[in-house]
Amino acid sequence: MPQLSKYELEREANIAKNKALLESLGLSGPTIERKEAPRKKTKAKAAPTASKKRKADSEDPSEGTTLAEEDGEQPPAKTAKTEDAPGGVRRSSRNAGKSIDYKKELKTEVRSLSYAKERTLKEGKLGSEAGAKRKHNPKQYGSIPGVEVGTWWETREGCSVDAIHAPWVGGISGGKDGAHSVALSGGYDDDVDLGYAFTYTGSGGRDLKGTANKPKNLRTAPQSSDQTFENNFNKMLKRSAETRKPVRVIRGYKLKSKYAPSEGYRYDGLYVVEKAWLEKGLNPKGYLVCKYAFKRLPNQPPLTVRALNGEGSGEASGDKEGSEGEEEEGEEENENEEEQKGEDGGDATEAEAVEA
DNA sequence: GGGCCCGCAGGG
DNA sequence: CCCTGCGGGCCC
Repeated sequence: MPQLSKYELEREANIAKNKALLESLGLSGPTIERKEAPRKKTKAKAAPTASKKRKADSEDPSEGTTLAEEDGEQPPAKTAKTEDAPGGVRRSSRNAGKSIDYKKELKTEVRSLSYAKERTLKEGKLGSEAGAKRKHNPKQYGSIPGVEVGTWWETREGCSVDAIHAPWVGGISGGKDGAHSVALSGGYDDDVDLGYAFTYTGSGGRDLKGTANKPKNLRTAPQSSDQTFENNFNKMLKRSAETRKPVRVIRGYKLKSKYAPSEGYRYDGLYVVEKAWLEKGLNPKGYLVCKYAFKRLPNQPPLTVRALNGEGSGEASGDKEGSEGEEEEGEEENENEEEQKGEDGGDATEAEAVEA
């Protein structure tokens, strides 16, 4: 049997502990879910790489239409932004002096974008695109008017535009009475995601020095000290546990969970922080991290379950069964969708029946 | 795939 | 103005 590295062993242990804690809190009920539309065979592995908008100088007026035709899918009304996005020039300087095959680039972009949009339209609403203007204040508790649970964006910037989660990078956003929103994006390997409940790790304790002679040029770095609840973000989440204000949650493609979208980011509705505690984190030195247990509020549209064809994340190689981890797709045909007890117009749930 | 650099929105 | 932070692009 392939040995588990020390890191893996610790990870398994941490996950087991966190899971047990969720259970002890009574957060182990059944999750109402629906399946993510299966990916089209082959085609674009296209993670969120679709966001490259380097059409700085070579404007191609045909893009908009190409997009619509590509897969015979009608783009949603609200997506026709892009055109003159004020930020469209971003990075243009970086591209200057470089030879780029725009034709090829454009084609790639159109492909992945259209695929993402097509899929999204069958699963949930498509959010605003990057570069658009924000219409609502992200600094408020609860849902954002007009943004349904299940809404999907290519990038974090999109989530920010729709006021679901303001920071482009940070995972936690909030105020005095607790967090407004959090992003689950796999930043910490020992977090547990059961869909209706999950554990989350706070921030801080990472020197952003990162590399070489460019100190602080990285946006994330390995844990290098204990996290504490003195950290403002961590404090906010702890406060959430007291006020029990609802927290908006988005799941990102990097999250290792069956509830993570295969691409981009998805708004999964409101959760409440049930508990906040400190524990030894998953890092070489065993630095402490702030942990939180979240529970999903009832009467919301069902969560979407990832339908990954192949591309199992390595490990799953036999043995070590008893350990949890992320359940790597067990079911095949179980479709327990349409069970939402929420009444507010049973929309957001006519997925399935796609087939490539 | 990993390394590095980048800009940006939030909060102090 | 300073700093941070579960991104993202681009290079190798």
